[in-house]
Amino acid sequence: MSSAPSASSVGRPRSGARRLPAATAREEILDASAELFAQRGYAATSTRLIAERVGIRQASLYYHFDNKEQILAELLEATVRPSLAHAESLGELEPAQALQSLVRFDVGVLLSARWNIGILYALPEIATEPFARFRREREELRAAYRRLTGRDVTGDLVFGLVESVIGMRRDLPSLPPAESLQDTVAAAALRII
Amino acid sequence: MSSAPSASSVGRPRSGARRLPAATAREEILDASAELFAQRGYAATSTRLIAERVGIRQASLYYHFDNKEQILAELLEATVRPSLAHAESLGELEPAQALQSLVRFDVGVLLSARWNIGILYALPEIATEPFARFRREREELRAAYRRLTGRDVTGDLVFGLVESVIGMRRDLPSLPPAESLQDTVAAAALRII
DNA sequence: ATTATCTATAGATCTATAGATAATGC
DNA sequence: ATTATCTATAGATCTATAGATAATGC
Repeated sequence: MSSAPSASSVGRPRSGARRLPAATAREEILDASAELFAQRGYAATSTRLIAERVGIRQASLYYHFDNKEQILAELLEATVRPSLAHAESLGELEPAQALQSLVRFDVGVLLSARWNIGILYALPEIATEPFARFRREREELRAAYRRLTGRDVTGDLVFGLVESVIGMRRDLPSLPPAESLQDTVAAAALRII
Repeated sequence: MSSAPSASSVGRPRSGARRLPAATAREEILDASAELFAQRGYAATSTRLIAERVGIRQASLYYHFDNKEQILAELLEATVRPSLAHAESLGELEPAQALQSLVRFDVGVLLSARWNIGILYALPEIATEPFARFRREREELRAAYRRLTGRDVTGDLVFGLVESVIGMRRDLPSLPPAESLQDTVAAAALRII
């Protein structure tokens, strides 16, 4: 039996308290980075600030990640992959059913993340090389929307409609319950096609 | 008669060539900044790089702007204002007509800008104080969409649908002609409501 | 012995200010 | 005299590396 990841007890003790006592150091770093990158942007978030939130020294980050870009790349890929996997599991259903399922799933992912991580998709830094794999995976997800809607532009509009919940989560003081918003966006998507 | 702004001939000559020979230095700085902020992000764009693109020295930027934030604030406000003004001119029309007009106008603004300046709307840096006025104006535009669609969430979805052309312009190798995309998005908006 | 931290720091930035200078305009 | 640039630089970062150290595990 593999046990759940948890705080290591080996190694020199930290200067500060743990951020997520149940998690590994790596997970704590990803969590703090997600919060900060989404709030202030990638370039505007220093490795020193990430470390401070985790409760370790800045240099200690580099025991877990090769560089700052690797942290963002891991966050991005972990966020797009569940929706992509869901899209690839939809072969059996008829298009309208499949589209409804994908929209509901994707909106659910974007709304339920601990931080509004979808904001990272729009960070301009993502155009650079270290994020090429994420970009490819995200384009695969877009391609799934296109297949399910028939026409390319319609697929792109539905893709945009789904991702509009990222902006709503960022800008609105309160949102409807996730279930309700999943239904509303799926219904709107079906009307567009 | 006030003449069009143009390159001043007073003052010490520049080290480099002009970026936009017909424009004022201020406009050249805004143009270069728009391109760079949209491509690489705000924090990741140094004042040195902006100046290099304009053909002046880094310190010379500060003759025209108090600081880097002011450059971004001016770009943001200049972009949202035309759509906001258009929204406020729609009082006479019935809602469906007005919504169609606003969507077409807004999509037109986003597509016709020399740089894909709508990307700036999603920069996380915008959450800070120097951009409060822009945020207020953008929320007024959102409020117009809400009025024209009746239900708040529907307004937010149409708002998101319109802004999805920003992502399309960024991520797709080619887009339909602006006229066609304006029609498509307006039609999709009318279907959603 | 291995692990996960720590301290210290090199070297490369970055923004903004001070003050000099090279034009034009009066 | 005014304008719009220039050079030089202060002071504050920032990322990543080197090497020491304080735990646990064997």
